[in-house]
Amino acid sequence: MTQQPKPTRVLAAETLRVSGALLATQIAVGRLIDAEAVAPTGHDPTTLDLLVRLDEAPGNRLRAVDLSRQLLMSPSHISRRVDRAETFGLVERNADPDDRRASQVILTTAGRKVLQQFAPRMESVIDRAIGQTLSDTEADTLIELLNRIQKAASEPLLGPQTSSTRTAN
Amino acid sequence: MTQQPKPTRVLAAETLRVSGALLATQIAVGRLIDAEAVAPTGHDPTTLDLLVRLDEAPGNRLRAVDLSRQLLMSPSHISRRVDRAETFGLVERNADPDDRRASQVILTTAGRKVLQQFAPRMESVIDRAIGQTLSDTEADTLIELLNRIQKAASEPLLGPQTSSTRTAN
DNA sequence: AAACAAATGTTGCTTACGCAACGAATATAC
DNA sequence: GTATATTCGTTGCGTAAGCAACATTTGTTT
Repeated sequence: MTQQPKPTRVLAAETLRVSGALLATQIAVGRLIDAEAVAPTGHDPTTLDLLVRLDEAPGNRLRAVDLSRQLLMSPSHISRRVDRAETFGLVERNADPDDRRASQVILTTAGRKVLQQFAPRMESVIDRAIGQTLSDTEADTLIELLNRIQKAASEPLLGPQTSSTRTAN
Repeated sequence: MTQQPKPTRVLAAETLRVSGALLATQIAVGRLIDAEAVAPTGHDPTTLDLLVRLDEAPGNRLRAVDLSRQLLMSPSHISRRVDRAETFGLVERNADPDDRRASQVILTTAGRKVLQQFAPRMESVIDRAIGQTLSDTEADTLIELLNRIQKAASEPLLGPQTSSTRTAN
């Protein structure tokens, strides 16, 4: 049972080079956003995320299920987050005229006010971390490379099924 | 209260271009890893993360506090994750000879076995999502751009302090 | 039309995680 | 050398988030 001090290394260090950088960058950017743009509003990151989606949506309203899909959160969680946002008066629930099951979530003027407080800070932070760090061409390159990875990672082996890709399961 | 249908857009769409791609890519890659490398082992992503760190560490052992810092998880959470991993026999706790407060977490042979099951799948998945998608030069470019962003995002405004960055709080 | 299937939103339950508080051990000040 | 502060790990507690189950409504078959 007692292992000899020979240190074994099962996973190659090389493997995580890109994905590690991806993760580290994501975490650093997320922290910056939370600290300097989200926190000053006094609301959760999740709530801001929700408001941003409503801001982007036509008519500033979305059904709960659409919020759920866009934010990659379970319907149950959305339900409770909307509860909370409603408590703060940031959103309202409204009956969907086309579907009596659904309820639209609508951005209120109070919600928009929070966004107006958030948006310039967000833009400033993003500008500092990305805009002033990368040239336009570099940003395009980065996005293109990321999109290629995302696409490759999203295809669940449905492609040509490259024969050697799938080891015994 | 009833807003006119004029859709307002507080946050510029342009702002989230890069960070949105970053997030989406991160999520896609994470899902792929979880589904095709982590899940087959029958253990949590967090547990695998822990085992990988021990795999990388000299002597395949780390103090709990080091695990905590490397995994960016609270000490309390680490304590419970180690509890669980110990239940499965994947790690052992050992008194640290140099510091009687600390306890080393050591990878067991059972833990290494799980890693040996995990590693080839991980490498295959990463190869498919990244290795076969990006040339070596592209990977280097990507990492360099990501590192620049990460660095810029990690510096907490210690620079010129641009005077208009901090509005009244 | 009637029966069945699927979608929508909510609630109960479980798990994941962080913060605060604590006891034990170590480092630092006086 | 004692007193104070800090570090390490654990436990109690609260919040975050997902899954399963459900009532209601909509869509689909026959």
